[in-house]
Amino acid sequence: MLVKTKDRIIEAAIEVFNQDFSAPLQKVADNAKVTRRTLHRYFKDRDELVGTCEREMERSCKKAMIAAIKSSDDSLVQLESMLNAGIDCGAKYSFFYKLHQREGHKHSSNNKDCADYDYIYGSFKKIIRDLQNKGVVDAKMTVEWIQNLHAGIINSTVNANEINKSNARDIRKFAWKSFINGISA
Amino acid sequence: MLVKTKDRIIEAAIEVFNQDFSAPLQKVADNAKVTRRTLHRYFKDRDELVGTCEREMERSCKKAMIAAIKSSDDSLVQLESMLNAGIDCGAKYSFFYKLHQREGHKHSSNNKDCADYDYIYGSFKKIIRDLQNKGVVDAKMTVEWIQNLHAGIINSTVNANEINKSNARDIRKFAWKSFINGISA
DNA sequence: CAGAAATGTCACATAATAGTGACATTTTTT
DNA sequence: AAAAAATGTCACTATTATGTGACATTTCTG
Repeated sequence: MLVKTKDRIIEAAIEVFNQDFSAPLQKVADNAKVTRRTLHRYFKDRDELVGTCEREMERSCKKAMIAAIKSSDDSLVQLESMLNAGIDCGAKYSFFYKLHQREGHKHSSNNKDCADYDYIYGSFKKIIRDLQNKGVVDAKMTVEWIQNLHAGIINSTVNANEINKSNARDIRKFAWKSFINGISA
Repeated sequence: MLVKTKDRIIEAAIEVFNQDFSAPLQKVADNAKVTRRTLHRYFKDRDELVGTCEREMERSCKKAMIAAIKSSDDSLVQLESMLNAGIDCGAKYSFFYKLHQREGHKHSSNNKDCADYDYIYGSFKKIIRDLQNKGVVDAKMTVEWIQNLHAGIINSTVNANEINKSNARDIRKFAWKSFINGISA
């Protein structure tokens, strides 16, 4: 058992649901190389699976992002680390971001998960503001746009990697260059 | 009848399917402000609706992109127009691009639609190469990455507009600035 | 306003997906 | 190798989504 079945199902589900949220569970099962019956042994129903995926994304993206934030005191380094963290999380991050942007998602800081999200994007805001004050980042751009671009570039990178895995390192360099130049003053 | 029902359904379907490809038709109907019964009067079944959406995206994105390409002889102007065209097409463009990237999609130039797609991205390549030769665009970046970034930024812009419709003009300016600076030499 | 066209309402049939129980088979652990 | 745990197979029910017919209601059109 190289990877625990339950975890494999969660990974598969995140991948599938990221592409097609209402996809049948059979697709998830296929993707995880288990039968639908086994899937249901680990997850009572669809809601439980989706919920677990959400928590896993929260946990893992939050962890990666917080590590990135704490990796340095230099906001520029922090920003690059946050981009890389998003890329490393791959589909997880895309889905994570999508979920928190979703119309139906009632965002409240009471919710523990949303509080984490708020912490991360609070830090992001602070970093951007700092870089704007230092004249590194264009002060005319809104933090909202930059945040959106950040997620968009992560998404582009994940897509690019899915298509062409060979030069993942180059793509990562391009991503950072495009991002930082794209928002520079 | 400000907008023809059939067109409204198509627009609604593109919006919904772009977000959630396997979403129930009820969602599309709701989004189009019609009943499911009416939807089925215009479209025999789901496949016919999806097919119509695809053709509509091809038609409309192709039209907008080709107009953008022909809008000028200056490659920089062409590139900006192509970005704007993508933004104007909104969800249509996101879905259009996604479909042509999809794993299952067997891309062949024999297919009329794919030929159009090839024409557009052939032109895109030419524009980028030209700008690289002129020293405007970073020659070390691959056209594939730039194309990917182009689609990603359009997507970010469409998302940003969905959340905050007020300052669409600003967002558009940000998008172009981020894109061109992001790939500049 | 009268007729026509479009849409809505409701009931229904069919198909796809979701979820579960019972038992066989495989894999892991001791 | 035996016991235990995990997974698969298959059959079945329940739920949800799809598609259609019949008829009422609304909206357009001359």
